[in-house]
Amino acid sequence: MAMSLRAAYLAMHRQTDAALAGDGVTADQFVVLAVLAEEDRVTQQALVRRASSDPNTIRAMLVLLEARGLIVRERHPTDGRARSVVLTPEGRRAHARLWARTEGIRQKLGQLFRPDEARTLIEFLGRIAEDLKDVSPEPLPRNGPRRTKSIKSPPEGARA
Amino acid sequence: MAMSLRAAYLAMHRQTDAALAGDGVTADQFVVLAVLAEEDRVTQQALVRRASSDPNTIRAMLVLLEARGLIVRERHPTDGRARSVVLTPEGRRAHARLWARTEGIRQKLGQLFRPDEARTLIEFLGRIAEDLKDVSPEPLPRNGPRRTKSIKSPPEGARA
DNA sequence: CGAATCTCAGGCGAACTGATATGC
DNA sequence: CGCATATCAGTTGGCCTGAGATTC
Repeated sequence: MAMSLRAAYLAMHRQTDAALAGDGVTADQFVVLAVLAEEDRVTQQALVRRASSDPNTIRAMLVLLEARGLIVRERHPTDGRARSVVLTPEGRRAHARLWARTEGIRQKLGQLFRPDEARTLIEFLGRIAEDLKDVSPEPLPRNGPRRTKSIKSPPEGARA
Repeated sequence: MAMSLRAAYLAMHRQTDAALAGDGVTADQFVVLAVLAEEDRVTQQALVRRASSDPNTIRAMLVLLEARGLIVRERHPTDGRARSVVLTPEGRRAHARLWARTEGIRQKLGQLFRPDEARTLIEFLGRIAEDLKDVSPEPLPRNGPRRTKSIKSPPEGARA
């Protein structure tokens, strides 16, 4: 199952990257733009959740997108800590263009499933995402305070 | 659907990375080891297909794994162009250890679905992977030669 | 010859860790 | 104070493009 999920996701991701390559935008950046296009004005933390990413990665992508003038990051009106991210007019146009470019992929996906099948698939995927959401659990607790100690292995610098 | 697939895959990938972090092995490297563990002696190209990756990435990972003594790359007996990749005894032990570490994840996934649901999910994911396998097609515009003109963006060096 | 397999050089975005500043 | 949000510095592995060597 894990391998099937991997194959399906990577295939989709590559198709999307290929479709967007001409505009110099990656599939992951497109995800951010898509979230902004339908939410309009969200905090970076909200983007982290919606895009299944993390704060550092989101920030890096936003810096890139802001440098291109597709988004702006304003200070949040009521929470001084937060940033309010919003699409610029150009960013909105870019999203529309990119959305059109990926139309073929969405169409292909749509033709692969009947409406009820699509709902089932989404529901199944939702179960997985929901159940594996938190990374902390770890099957080794139950006998003392949190001790995520490393076993042995390399310099520990090994990326996650 | 695309976002659901993304969320599910990334959640699983992170869980796996976290579970294997202690051994300094990434989830993607584990995929390679897993393929080798059940195939034993395959060409790099076969690994590319089985791991849903590409030649350059597979090579880079194999170089890392070989430096750790987990695998060896021998010349293919009959095809001088190919390389025959095989697990070392230590690599096999490492795989067994890593497999045990990810047992919790597989168990979680297993409990989320009934047997028939699991089969359905795998079948659905298979459709997607199969249909989006080839990156070339491109939903060409039906009115003129391909003009993948970049909107403006970066030096075209933009990664795929 | 063309095609396939792999190697190598270069580059880049995504993601992680860890530390820090600021505001709730 | 602790907690949350975001920033910054540094590192890594994964993936890509493009070129080249070798062999079928």
